[in-house]
Parts: sequence; structure tokens; C-alpha cells
Amino acid sequence: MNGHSMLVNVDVLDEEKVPERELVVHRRHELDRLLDALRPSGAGSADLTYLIGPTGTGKTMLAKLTLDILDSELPELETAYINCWQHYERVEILREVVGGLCDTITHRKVAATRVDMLQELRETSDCPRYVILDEADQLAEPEVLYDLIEEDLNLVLIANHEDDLFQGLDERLQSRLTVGTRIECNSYSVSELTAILEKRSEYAFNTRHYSPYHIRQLEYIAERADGDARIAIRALREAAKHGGRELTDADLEYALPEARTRLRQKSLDDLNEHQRALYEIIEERGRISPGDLFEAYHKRIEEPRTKRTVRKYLKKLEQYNHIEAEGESVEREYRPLTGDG
DNA sequence: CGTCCACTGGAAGCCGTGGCGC
DNA sequence: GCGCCACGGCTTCCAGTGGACG
Repeated sequence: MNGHSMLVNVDVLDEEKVPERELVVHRRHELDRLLDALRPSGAGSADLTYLIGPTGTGKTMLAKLTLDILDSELPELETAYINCWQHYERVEILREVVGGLCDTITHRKVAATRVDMLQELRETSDCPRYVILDEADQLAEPEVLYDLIEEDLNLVLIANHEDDLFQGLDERLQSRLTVGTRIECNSYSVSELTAILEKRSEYAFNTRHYSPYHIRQLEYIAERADGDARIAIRALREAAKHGGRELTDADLEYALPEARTRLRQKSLDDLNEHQRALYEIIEERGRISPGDLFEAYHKRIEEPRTKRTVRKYLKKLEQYNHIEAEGESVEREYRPLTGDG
């Protein structure tokens, strides 16, 4: 890139970091809509907003950025961000919500029952409160939504597909949930992704002039990223780390698969050795019955866990979209999921 | 049909850890 | 420093489900 390409701001190429507002190029409309939807209108009625779209389309970024902006406008508001992949049981979610919203360093952190926590929420309700439930379609017990909308909270639900969100809910709750604002984040087009990358590299490399060659490179990354901004941004970062003063095509060829592996690896890192062994076996076999899987796992690990625990691990792997379970009972089979999302 | 078998996931109990009050 | 106690990770036990087989 343009003579001296020094990476001056790595954070800009961190797909996890919430970017500055001016870095947002292709979600400005959605950002405004979300801000409008969430800004306290005075009515004080509980609000419900949906952010729907595939992975890597800026949903989490939008939600977090919006709360940052609102927070700077009205510092007294309280917010909680919860990723439902990490926490997906009813009490867990409530605990996180209470922890985030009620900064009362609860003397009784004990009080772990649902009713107690709802009570706690009710007692501390004088300022606007916002709860983001990310990956909300992963909720094991969507009834928790019922608890939350009862409590005059502003809920932002993030999910890939809206349908998944409503599965297995009783009609009463379903009709309560259909009233919210829907904001869709579709997959980025190649030109949108290119624009995002241009903006990012402008800040990351502190340069404003691109050679046509450089633009062409960003385009190339964008073409290969499947509309997923995380992959694109990560790839640019890997390329910058790999390359010298100027990015070469070889840097890009290295960076693209590297970005995917890294992103995948990052979620695999959350697994413990048992979960990883199970995943590896499933990946090696391609397709395996629970019995064979347990047997193979038993051989591979020195101190294997019991079947019951293994089942919990497998459930977790399913939650994380690393594997997929098919069929029931004796016909059950596990198989790996490679593409993400 | 009834019985067996493989499998899932809920419930309860065990135990080590870590925070808290004294 | 000591004892208490809740919590999380794990196990054990079990009810429920659905295919296979006599």
C-alpha cells in the first residue's frame, strides 16, 4: 500500500472491538433506526427491538455502539449485554441481567432464585434500562423473555433467524413478542465490504490515498469473505501482520484461510480438553453414533468423564454450532459443522 | 404385542473452591 | 487464620422415547 504502510491502529482491525461511530460505513441507516427505537420516548413503556441477520453483518456491533451512544447522551441509564451462547438458562440470564443493571453489589449474592432476582429488578427501576440478548435464538428457555418484558426493560434481541426465536413459545408470549421494531442486517455485498475495509485501513494504516492496486486487494478480500465482515476485517489484519511494507497477493492468499481458521480457533479455544477431544473425533469420523463416540473418547482421554457429562459437552458443542446432532434415540448421529453460522 | 436396548436430559447429591464474616 | 456456605462441575440415578426383535 502506498509506500510506507505502518499499522498504526490495530484495534481498528479487531472485529471484536466496537468501532467509533465514524467508522461505521454501511450500517448508518440501521444505527439511526436503532437509536430512534431505543431513545427514551418519555412514555416509559417497555420496548422490544429485533436485530436480525446472518453472522458478521454488524448486529452485535450496532447494538453495543448504540448503547455506547445512548450512554454518552444519558449517563444515568443502565445496560446489560448478555451472550446467550455463554449463558442460556433462565436463571443464568436473569443473574446476568441483575448483575448488569443493579449495581447494588448485592450483599446477598446468594439470592439465586428467579423470584428473588425479579424482585431485585423491580426494586431498582428509576432510570431507563437496556438489555441486549445476543444470539437470542440460543436461549434454552425462551420463557425468560417473558420475565424480562414484564419488568419494563428495553430489550434488544439479536438473532440469525426470527423464526428460531419464536420456536416453542406459547401463543401468549408469541403475540407479546411480535410487536417490536425489526431491524434487518443483510449480508454485506462485495462493494459494501470493500468500503468497510477501505474505511478500516484508512484508520488502521493512517493513510488516505490508495493505489488502485490496494483497492483491488481490498476488493479481493471482500469477494472471498462471504458477506461476513468479521472474516474480511480479520483477513485484512492477518495480511497486514504477515506482509511487509506493501501487501502482496501472497499475503492475501495467506490471510484469507488464516482468518477463517483463527476465528474458528477462537471459539474452539473456549472448549475444555474433553470437549475438544469429542469435537476432534467427530471431525475425524465425519459422522458417528453416540456409542462409538463415547468409546473412541474413552480410548483417547486418560481420565474420561461419564456418559452423562459427555452428553452435556455434546450439547454444548451443538450450542456453539461446532457439531450437529441428527436423529433420535438409537439412530442418533453426530457430525461436524464446518462453515460457521 | 411386549421386552430389550441405546440414547437423552432432568433431578439430586458429592466435593473442591473461593468469598465472606468473625 | 478459621469456619461457613453457596456455587459450579461432576456423578449417579432415573423416567421417557423410539427402533429392533422375538
